Amino acid sequence: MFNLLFARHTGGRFLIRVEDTDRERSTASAVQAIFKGLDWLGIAADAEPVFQHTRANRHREAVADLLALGRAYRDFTTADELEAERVEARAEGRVVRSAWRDRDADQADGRLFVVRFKGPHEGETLVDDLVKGPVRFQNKELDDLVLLRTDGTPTYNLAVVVDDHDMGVTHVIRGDDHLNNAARQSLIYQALDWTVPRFAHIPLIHGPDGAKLSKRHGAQAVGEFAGMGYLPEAMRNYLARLGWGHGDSEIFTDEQAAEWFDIADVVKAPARLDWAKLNHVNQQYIRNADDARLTAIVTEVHRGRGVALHDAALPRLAAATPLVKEAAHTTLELADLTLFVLLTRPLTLDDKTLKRLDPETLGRLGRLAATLAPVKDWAPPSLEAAIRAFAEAEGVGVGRFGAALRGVLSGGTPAPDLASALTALGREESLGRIHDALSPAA
RNA sequence: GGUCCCUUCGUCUAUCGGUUAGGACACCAGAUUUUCAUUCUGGGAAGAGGGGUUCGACUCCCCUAGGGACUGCCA
Repeated sequence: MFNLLFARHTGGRFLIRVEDTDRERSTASAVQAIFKGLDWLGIAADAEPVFQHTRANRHREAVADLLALGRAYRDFTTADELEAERVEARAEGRVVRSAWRDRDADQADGRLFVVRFKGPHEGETLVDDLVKGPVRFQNKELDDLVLLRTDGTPTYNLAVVVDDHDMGVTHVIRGDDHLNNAARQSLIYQALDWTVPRFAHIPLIHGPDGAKLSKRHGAQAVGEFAGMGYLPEAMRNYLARLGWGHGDSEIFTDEQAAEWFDIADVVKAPARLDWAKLNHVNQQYIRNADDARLTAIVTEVHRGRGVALHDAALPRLAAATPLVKEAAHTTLELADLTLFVLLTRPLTLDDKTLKRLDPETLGRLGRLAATLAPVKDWAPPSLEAAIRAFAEAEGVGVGRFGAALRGVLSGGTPAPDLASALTALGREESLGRIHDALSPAA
């Protein structure tokens, strides 16, 4: 239904055009979804959709020209006749031919007709593709495609040619499922004596299993990546590496990609989407992302999940995010890793933690709390040192009470290392949670 | 059936006639470690098959196999 064309302007900018010959307006919402997805990706700033049906008059003008040139003809073939011809053509291993191609159109007598392009039967058509290289088609293998339907509306293959010509499109870059159409479209350009644009047919992206990426629209899927916890810049980087490479470069900026990119370097074979690698790339970007931005994203995720966000907890969220972000592959995971700071006292402890809280450990945690309370600089380095010193003073390893302390602080939800967890929670909340465990409310 | 496209580690890719075929993700092993994760070190892993061309082919040509697209009054 849609075809996204990326055409390079002389100014070096891209014009993104959504084609739609469908007369139903319901498609508008789908177009919206596409642009929303592109906007999220950050690549559709000055794009504008063009609806083909609004240009139907211009398309019909072009057909009138072709008719006058003798490069198109009226075809009165009925549906039954067409079907019979299809069966016969397939059996004979040839292309469908219309009986009206060389007949005099005046025999019309009011019957319905379509207008077909009159393609040459001799010679070959060369599509010098920027990605696939020179591809030759024997003209006799190309059937006469319909230009205008019985109701007078233009078809896709006519509309793209006319619109692209009128808009001065120089490069047509699209999925390689259109490679066959390129030959037919080239013929139309030539018949109208228009300049044929450069074509570049890039391979489609397949799913992890090698099959095509589901029926959903690509852009709609792009929107879903946001909800799955991926950063747009990470998506851009990962997507750029699918079907294209620049030496050993894996992580690079938009500027570098723009500088390095050459359509000639695009790989010919379809690539599969690999979630594991996407996660890795996303992790790298999360790691380097601005903390305030990540905190805002994580806050939204929690809110979306219905997690209670108390005013007192928000600063803790901001403190926790930078401390755990290196371990997160997605912002969803980042939310999981920060959940512990949002829990409200007294925490409901998990069974594992409960089991660890024997009298000995309880006593030790009490002494630890007393040790930590006066720590001056409530930050990872000094807290780390304090915990170590405490373990040494107790004559045991951190392992003897570490797991229990974590459980008491997080209630069993994922939490970072002890010093980071304490830092994120803050002095008051940390000590409070420990004391809650020491003297559980009845 | 016909036309066209594609084929390097499991995956994404580098190589553009001469390399021990490189990197990344994943995987395995080890180290670190208070959980998970992170981090560090090491390891296994590829030119679909067969013919050519050439002093020499992953690179060029042909064939076969496999995968895909098109074959609509869909786009």
